[in-house]
Amino acid sequence: MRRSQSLVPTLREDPADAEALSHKLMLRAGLIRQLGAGIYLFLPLGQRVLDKVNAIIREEMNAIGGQEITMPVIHPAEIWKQSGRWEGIPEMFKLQDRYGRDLCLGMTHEEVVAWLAAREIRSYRDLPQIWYQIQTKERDEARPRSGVLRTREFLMKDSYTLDPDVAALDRSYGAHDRAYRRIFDRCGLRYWVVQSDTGMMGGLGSHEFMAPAAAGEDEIAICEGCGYAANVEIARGVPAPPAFPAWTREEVATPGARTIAEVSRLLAIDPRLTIKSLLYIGKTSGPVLVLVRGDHALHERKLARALGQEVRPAHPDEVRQHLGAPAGSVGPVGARVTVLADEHLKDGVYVVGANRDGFHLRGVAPGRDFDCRFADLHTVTAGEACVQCGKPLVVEKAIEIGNIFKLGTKYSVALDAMYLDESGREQPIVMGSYGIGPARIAAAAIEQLADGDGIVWPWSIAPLHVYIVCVNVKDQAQRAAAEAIYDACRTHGLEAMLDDRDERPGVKFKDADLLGIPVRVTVGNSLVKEGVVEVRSRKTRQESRVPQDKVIDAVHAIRATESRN
RNA sequence: CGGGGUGUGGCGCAGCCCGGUAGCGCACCUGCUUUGGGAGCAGGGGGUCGGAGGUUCAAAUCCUCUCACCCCGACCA
Repeated sequence: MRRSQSLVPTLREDPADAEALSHKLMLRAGLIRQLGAGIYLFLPLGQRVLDKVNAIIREEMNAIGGQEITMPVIHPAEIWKQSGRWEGIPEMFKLQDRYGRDLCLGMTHEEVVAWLAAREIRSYRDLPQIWYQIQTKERDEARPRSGVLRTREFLMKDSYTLDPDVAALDRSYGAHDRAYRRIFDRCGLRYWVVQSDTGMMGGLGSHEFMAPAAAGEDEIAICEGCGYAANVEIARGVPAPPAFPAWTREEVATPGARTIAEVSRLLAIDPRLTIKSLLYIGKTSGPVLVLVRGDHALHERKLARALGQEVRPAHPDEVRQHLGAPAGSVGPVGARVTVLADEHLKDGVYVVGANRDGFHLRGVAPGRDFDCRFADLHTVTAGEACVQCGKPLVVEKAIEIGNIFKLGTKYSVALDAMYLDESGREQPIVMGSYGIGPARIAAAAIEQLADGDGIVWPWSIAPLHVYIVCVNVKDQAQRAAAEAIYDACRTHGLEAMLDDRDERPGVKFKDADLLGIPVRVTVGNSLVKEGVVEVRSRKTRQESRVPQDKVIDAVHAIRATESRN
């Protein structure tokens, strides 16, 4: 590519509406432009990065027997009605054709896969199968954000496995796990494989691939001792217990104290000696009083999982109606609703709301002073002990770059995707589904590797390998040498950008740093005076001066030390 | 969906409180000089001030409605 003729619109300043580092840099480096909320164009260099990522994905998917196909973006409503997902997904874009027939834009493709399988898979001899595509998904996200990290239209590699039984599904799942690790390793990312919530959609198990980054939307808990890693949606930890005083049960006046902080300050006690009582309304069960330790936060998904239904916080008037006291003074003793407590409240004595405005009860022991069910409900915080080995947990923000999911037979049963087993019996196909977000890989790489001057691409997914700066394009000797190096790169399999613009050197150097292409070759004065050019690593910033005919060797040498493949 | 914020030339912003007919930096065009870390001088082009309505002699500025985008939360199959 010649810079003078390429669409690489770099920006000198941070765009006003970008917050995340990767968002700013992708805009500034001219990789993307925004058309609307969560709708992006990929410009030439951004496209090249996606191409690199997708090539790696294809290689590794093909290596485990994946077969690439392309499924439609427009789906007839019928298959979604059959699976039961036509209603109740607010993210689904729905539309009608000119005859008024209902259609939707594909946000995922389990239905289409099951439809295909229902028609083409008949015998156990046809199994297993791995089908995948790299294709556009459409989701009407409630809140698109952070540039390319959560968008309404995005590229996804989605694959689907078809197996005769759960044991075979486990093998397909394992193959994906290994392929994903190779993919993310090759893309130069630091990541964790974490246990994740299978959600309301059910399923037999799932894992997420999480790349730690400040812009990440998810939080993961990690044990550096034993390798335990889980999304905080399900992560368990053992909080350090406080020293319990020898309290006897009594009512204490706490005028005006509503929050845990106020109550513990008033009573001059450790907040860990209090219990936070929260009234929730279950979709089917009605009111439930939920208890967590005063210093803990309830994780609503954990609550929903424990109850097996969706929940919402009660309104203030509902709190008064069910408990006879305002929020801030409520507690489990004498409450006429179901009580669910965090499992770490089993032992000890606490201060709880008295269900009487301005009063709390001191010395209350869960199980003794009130009945309740125990479950893991609190959000893990950094420093809690690992449930497996006892070492302190670390909590990090992370970008979900991939997920693998054991679906089971939900879709095959719904869409009648059956096969005949060895004994001639009809059985539902056992499915799995697996996703990777190529743009998220690019953003995660930027987040993890960028420095103060811009992007630092790993070799494997860099849009180009070499950035050639011709310091003064009006100097014929420089110009000729730069062109010769540019040609040499091409003949030696190196992808190069020749910055042939008539700009000040500083402009070109700043741009080279911003773009993050692994090697910069500078053709300038030292060529004229000493016959050498400079070859510089973007990552290490180390520079060597080499004769013009040794440039390719020097580039390969840097690549050999910095690249994993 | 709840809360907060922002819309002024391609980009980043000032002007708005206190109404008087739009300005700065960068970018862009022309010329000259300059060429190793975002050059200098001179000249020049480009803006329905997000949109609609209203108040007023007069609206970027005040009022009402509306649209778009960003951030926090909820949601995220």
